[in-house]
Amino acid sequence: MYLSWQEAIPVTKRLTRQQSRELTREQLLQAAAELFAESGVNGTSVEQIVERAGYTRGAFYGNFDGKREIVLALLEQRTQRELEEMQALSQEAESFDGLLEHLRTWHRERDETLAGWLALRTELWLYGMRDPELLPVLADRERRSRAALAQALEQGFAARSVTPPAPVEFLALIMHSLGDGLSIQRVLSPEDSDADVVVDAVELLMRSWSALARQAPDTN
Amino acid sequence: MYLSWQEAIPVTKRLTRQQSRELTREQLLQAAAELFAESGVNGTSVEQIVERAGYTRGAFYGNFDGKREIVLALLEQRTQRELEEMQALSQEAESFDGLLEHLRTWHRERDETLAGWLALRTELWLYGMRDPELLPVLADRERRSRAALAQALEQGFAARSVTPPAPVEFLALIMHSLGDGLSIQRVLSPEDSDADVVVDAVELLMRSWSALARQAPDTN
DNA sequence: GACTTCAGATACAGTCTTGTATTGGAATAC
DNA sequence: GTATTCCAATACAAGACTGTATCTGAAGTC
Repeated sequence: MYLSWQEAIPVTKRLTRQQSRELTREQLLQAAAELFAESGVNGTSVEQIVERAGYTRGAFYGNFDGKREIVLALLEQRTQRELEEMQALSQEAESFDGLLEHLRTWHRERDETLAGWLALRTELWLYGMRDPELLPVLADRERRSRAALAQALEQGFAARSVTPPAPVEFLALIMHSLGDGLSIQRVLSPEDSDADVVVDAVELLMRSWSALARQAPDTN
Repeated sequence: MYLSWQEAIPVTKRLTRQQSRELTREQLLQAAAELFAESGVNGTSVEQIVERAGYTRGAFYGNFDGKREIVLALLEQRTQRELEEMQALSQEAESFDGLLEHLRTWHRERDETLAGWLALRTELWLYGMRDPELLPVLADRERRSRAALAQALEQGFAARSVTPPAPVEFLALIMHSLGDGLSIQRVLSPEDSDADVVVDAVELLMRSWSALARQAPDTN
């Protein structure tokens, strides 16, 4: 406990008010993200959040109206990041190989922190699912992700001159869902798979669909 | 709110002690399951559980040592049911068609309650994932499910005289994960799919894998 | 450099939650 | 029918959590 965030983040003394406020907000969000992953949204108190971030409750209520607000902000932040990642993927991937390579890198980089990452994602999912106002936001995020993936698939098939065996939107839905599901399984029993399991699975699907398309191009 | 469980469950007066205790326990578990799905494990108090079940806190602490205990019991109960379902599936499914038909029935029956069912499942998953003692239990459940599914696939391929394009365990892992992932997507945006989406996806996979196996039986 | 503003700390009142200790009453034993 | 057992209700004490109201000191303004 000797190394607190103060050592890790070079805090230039004499911050402007705005800088200070933004820094506080950011650190609160970061602390909340960690704690939500560790103990869940409902299992985390405001007190715990500010304690980990190195503040007191005053700082929290000055920046957020309550726990719901910080969850909202976190959801927005993570949604933004996720969409950017998805767009990066769909842009880079002009071929199946490019797409696979991108995926491989992504999963290998995140494998260490997969459990925490997935826990936070799941917590936000559950929270959003129960909030009538948030559900459409979440649904929209997934829809955009799938759309980006569908576009990538479209390009990939075109590059290989293969007619997809089903609408690319459906294929994207499958692939997207598979990523979630496999991550869950991987967190539960890491010894039953490796970091590349998602890539391997996706690759198998690609090959299978290509085979099916060649075998019966008019059957879908 | 006029119809409480008392109307639904015919309570024969003059219960034996054991019967009474079992009934209480069962009703507490049922109430907990509903509330956990609605508000999460950490978002549910013991008070709320006993209130919904129609008791007071005394009944709870007479049957469970605390919230962790009832979560444990619930996890065990649900695990048991799930394994039975999975075994039923792997027994019935002597062919792909049988397996698909079974799946179709299952998903259509549960579609109405999918959100609640998945929420509870996810809550238990998160809870178990964070408890070092429970994680292996959950992992074991998934492993058994996948094993049953793998067996069904094995039979299915054999019946068609097709060599699977990859180890059936891997195919089962994919299929199992896909079920989870697609359910998540379906809960988020029901209008983007229908109750049969899992079956449709699985069917596509089956056809694809068969096509791949026929195309290059020696490539795996 | 004095004044103002505002980010964050501190203090506090109120509510919710938990777990235990005790009690009442119905089932069981004889 | 009386005594005993034990399931569930009730009462209570202690602690956690929330949100607000107030205070302090550093940043911003002139």
